[in-house]
Amino acid sequence: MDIGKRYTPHELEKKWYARWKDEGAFQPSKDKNESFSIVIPPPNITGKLHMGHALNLTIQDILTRYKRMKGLSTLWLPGEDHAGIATQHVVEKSLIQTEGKRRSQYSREEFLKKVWEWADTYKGHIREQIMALGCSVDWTRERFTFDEGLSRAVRKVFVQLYNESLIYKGKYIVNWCPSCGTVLADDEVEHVDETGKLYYVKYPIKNSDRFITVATTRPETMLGDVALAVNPSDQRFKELVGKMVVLPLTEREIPVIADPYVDKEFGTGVVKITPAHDPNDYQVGIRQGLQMIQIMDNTAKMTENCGRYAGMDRYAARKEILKDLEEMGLLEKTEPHKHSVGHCYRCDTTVEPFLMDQWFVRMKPLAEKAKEVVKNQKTVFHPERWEKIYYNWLDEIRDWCISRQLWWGHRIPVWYCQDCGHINVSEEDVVSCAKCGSKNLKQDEDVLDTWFSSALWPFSTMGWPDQTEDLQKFYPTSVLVTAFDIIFFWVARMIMMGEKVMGQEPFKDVYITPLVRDKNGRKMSKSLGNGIDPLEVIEQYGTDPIRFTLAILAAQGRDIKLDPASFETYSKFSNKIWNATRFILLNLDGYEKIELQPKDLRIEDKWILTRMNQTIEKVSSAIDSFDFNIAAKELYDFFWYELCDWYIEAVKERLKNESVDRTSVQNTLVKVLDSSLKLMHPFMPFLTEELWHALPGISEEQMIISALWPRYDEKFSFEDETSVFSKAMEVVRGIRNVKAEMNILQTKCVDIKYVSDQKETVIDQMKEQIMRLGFVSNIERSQAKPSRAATAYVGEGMEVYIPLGELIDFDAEKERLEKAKEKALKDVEKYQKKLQNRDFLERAEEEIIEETRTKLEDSQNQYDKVLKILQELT
RNA sequence: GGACGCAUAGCUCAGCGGGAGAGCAUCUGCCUUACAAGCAGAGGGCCGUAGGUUCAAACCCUGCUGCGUCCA
Repeated sequence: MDIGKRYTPHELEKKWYARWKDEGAFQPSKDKNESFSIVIPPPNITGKLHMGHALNLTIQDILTRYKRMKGLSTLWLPGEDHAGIATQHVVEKSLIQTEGKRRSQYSREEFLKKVWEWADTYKGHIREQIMALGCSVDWTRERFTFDEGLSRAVRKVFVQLYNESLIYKGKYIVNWCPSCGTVLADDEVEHVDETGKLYYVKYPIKNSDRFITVATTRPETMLGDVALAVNPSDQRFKELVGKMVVLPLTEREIPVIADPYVDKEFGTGVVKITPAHDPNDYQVGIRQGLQMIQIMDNTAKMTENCGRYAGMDRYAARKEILKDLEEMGLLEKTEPHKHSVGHCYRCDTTVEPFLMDQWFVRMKPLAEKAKEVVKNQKTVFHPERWEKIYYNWLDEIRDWCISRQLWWGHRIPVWYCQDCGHINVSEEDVVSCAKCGSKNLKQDEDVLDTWFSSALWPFSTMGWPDQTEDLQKFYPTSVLVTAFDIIFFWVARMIMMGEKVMGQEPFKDVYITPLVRDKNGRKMSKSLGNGIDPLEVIEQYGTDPIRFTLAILAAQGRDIKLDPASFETYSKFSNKIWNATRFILLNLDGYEKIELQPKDLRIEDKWILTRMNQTIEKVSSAIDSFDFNIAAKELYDFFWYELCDWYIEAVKERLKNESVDRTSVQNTLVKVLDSSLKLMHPFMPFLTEELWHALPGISEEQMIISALWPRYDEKFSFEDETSVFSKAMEVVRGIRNVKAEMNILQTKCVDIKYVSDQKETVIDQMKEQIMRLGFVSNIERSQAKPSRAATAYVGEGMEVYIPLGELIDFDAEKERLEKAKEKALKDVEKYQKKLQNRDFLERAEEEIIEETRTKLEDSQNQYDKVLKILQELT
C-alpha cells in the first residue's frame, strides 16, 4: 500500500476518530479482569478549552491508550461540570446582551430553561474539542454533574451527611460576593495584596475630654462597631479596659475590652470590633458575648442601621464617613498600608465578610480520613511534593460553606414546615411535614456549591447510588490527572467523599500536570490576551504535533513555558515519521514476511533491533512513572537519530539487490516500524493509525488502537554488535568531519586507508556500510600512515586516514590534531590525578576504579597516537 | 507573616553523586531520487552565590541573592 507524498493531518483525523468511535474501540473490553480507569476532570460549560485542558487531556489519553494496548480493560469516562456561579454569571451576561433582560426579569423556571439551553450548546462544544484532541473517551458513558443520576447521588449524600450531623445549618461569618449575590467558600476567595490606607480615628472616651485612637483599613464598618479591644498584657491601656467610649457618628456607647487576639504592634494597639463584618472580630464577639450589628445588605449597600449613610454603597459610605470624621476633627492621620484583600474567584469583586445563615459541611472528621488515605499511600501524588500542599490545607481546614444563593445548581433537599417549623431533609421531594403532616412546606431557596457534586464524580458517574457493574469494575479509578489549582477545591474533597461514601479512596494515583504558561512565563489568561487556542494550533499543525509537543514539554514538577515555535518543531517530527514510513513502503518490492533469525541478521540489523528493545523498555517505564517528557524524547531520538539517520541510511544499498539479505532488511524495517508506530500511538494516535494500515500484513479490520503493546524480546538483544556499530558510527563521523574541515563536499567520494595491528577491525566487519555512509570509494589496509593524508579516526587498535594529495590543508589538519591532542591530554591528566589519589583507591567502588584505569589507558593511547601523527605530519 | 518551587549554552529546558546534553537560534557546506518540514559539520557553558558532606558534587545538606507560586 502506498501513501501520499506529504503528511496532511486533517482528513485522516476525522476519518479515524469516527471509525474508532463507531467500532467501539473506546469502550472497555468486557472479558478482561484487570482494569484501568480514569474519570475526566469535567470541563466547565462556560467556555472553550484552553492549553491547560489540551495538556491534561493529552496526558490522560496517553495513559488510556497505553493501558488499552497493554491489554487492560480500559475506561476513560468523559463529562462536563455545570459550574454554578460561573455558568449563571455568563448566561446572565449573555441574556443582557441578546434579550436585554436581567435575571430578576425572569422567573426561576424561565431562567433555568435558558441555562439548560446554554448547557446543551456548550456541552456540544466541549465534546467537539475533546474529539479534536483525539481523546479515546467512552462517549456512551458521558455524564454531566447536573444529570438526573448525579443529582440523585447529591441528594443521597446530603441526607446521609445531615443525618450524621456532618452537614448543619448555622449563622457564621461567610464570604459574600455582592456582585454574584452569593456566598463563597473560603477557597473561592482569592487574596490579593493591595496598597490601601490605614486610617487613625479618634474615639472620645465617655465623660472625659480624652480620646482613644484606633487604626482601621475600613472606616465604613465603624458603624457596626460594638467594642474597642486591647491586648490584656498591654500596659499602655490597662486602666482603659472597662471604660466606655462614644462611637463617633452614631453616639452609640461601646466598651473597651481586653482580648488576646489584639496585636500590640499593629496600628495604635487598639482595634475596633465589628463582629458582623470581620471574621476575626466575629471570633472576639463570640468569646466576649458581644452584640452583632449588620450594617450592609446583600448588595454591599449600607443598611438602615447606618443612619444617614443608609442606602449608600460601601465605597461611597467610606468617602462620606471620612469626610465627616475629618470635619469633626476625629481623623488623626492617614497612612499608606499594604494588606491583602479578598476577591471573588469568578468575578473579581472584593468580597464582603458577612454574618449569615448558611449550610456547612463539618470538615474535621472528613479531613482526618482524607489525610490517612495519602499517609497510607492508598493514594499517591505525582510529583510527590503536592502531598505537602494537600496536608497543609487539610490541617488548617475550616467548615465548608456549601449553600449558594444561586438558581443554577442542585437545590438543597430541605423543606421547612411553615406550620411547626420542622426541617425536613429528604432524598425524595417532601410533600407533607414528617412531624406535623402539614402540607404547608417551603423548600430551601438555595443551591449547593458545584464542588459538592464534583466531589462525588468518581462514583456518581459510574451509577452510584445503584450498585452497578461499572462501580464494581472501575472504582476506585486508577489515576486522576489534574492541575494543582484544584487540589483543594476538588481533589481533596473527592478523597473525603470517596472515603466517606464508598469507604474507599477514589483513585490510586494523582498526577498533577504542569501549568501551561506563555513563553515569557506568565500565566495564560483572557485579560492578558496571551492565551494560545488549542483549536487554532490544531488547525495549523494537526492534532498529533500539538499532543506530542505538550507531552515532550511535560516534565514533572515544572511549569511549561510554551513557545508556539515548539509546535513547528514537532510537526516536523510528524512529517519525518510520515516520510520514513513512505521510504520503507517504497522499498518493499517482493516483500515476504519471515521469522527473523539472528544468523540472517547483519550488524546494523542487530544494532537497530537492540536499540528498539531498549526503547520499548524506556518508553514503557517512563509512562509508568508519569514521565511523559522522557518517553516522548526517547521516541523522538530513537526514531530520528537512530532509525532514520543511521539504520535506514546504512541499509539503502542492501535494499537494491534482490536476495535473501534484502528480505532480512525488509523484515527488520517492518518490524521496527511496526513497534515504533505502536510506541508512538498514545502520543500521536492519528498519524500512527494511518501509517500502520499501510504496513504489509495489516488487515483492514485491525486497528493500532487495539493492537498489543510491543514487548522486550530477549532474542533481539545483541550487545557485541551494538558496540561494533557504535564504532562504525565514530569512523563515519570522522570521515565526514575531515571533509567538512577540508572543504570537501560530503558527497564527493574519497579513498581511505587504515592502519591496525588487529586481524579484524570494524572496517572489515562493516566495509559496505561505512563506504556508503561516509561516501568512500575505496578502503585499503596500510602498513603506515600515508603521506599527505588527513586523520579521520584514532581509536583503540586502529587509525583511519584519508589521503588527500593536493587537497589537504595542512594548517587545518594541524589545528584539528592539536585540538584532539589537547583533549586527550586533559583526559589523561584528569584520570591520572584520580588514580594517584589514595583515598580514591581505598574508598571508591572497585568497578569505578577499574573503569577509570581503562579510561586512562584509552586516553593515554589516544594521546600517544595523535602526538605521533602530529609529529609525522607531512 | 507561614510554606513550597525554580536558578545548567543567546532562548526553552532535560540531566540530579563518578564522561556537561537536546531543541530552537547562530555559523559553514550540500537539492545525496523518503523527507530542504531535509542532510552533513561547527562554535557556544567557573551548571546563581558562599560554605559544608564525600575519595568524588551541576547533582546531597546549609546560608545568601534573584525569580515565581500557594496559604494567612
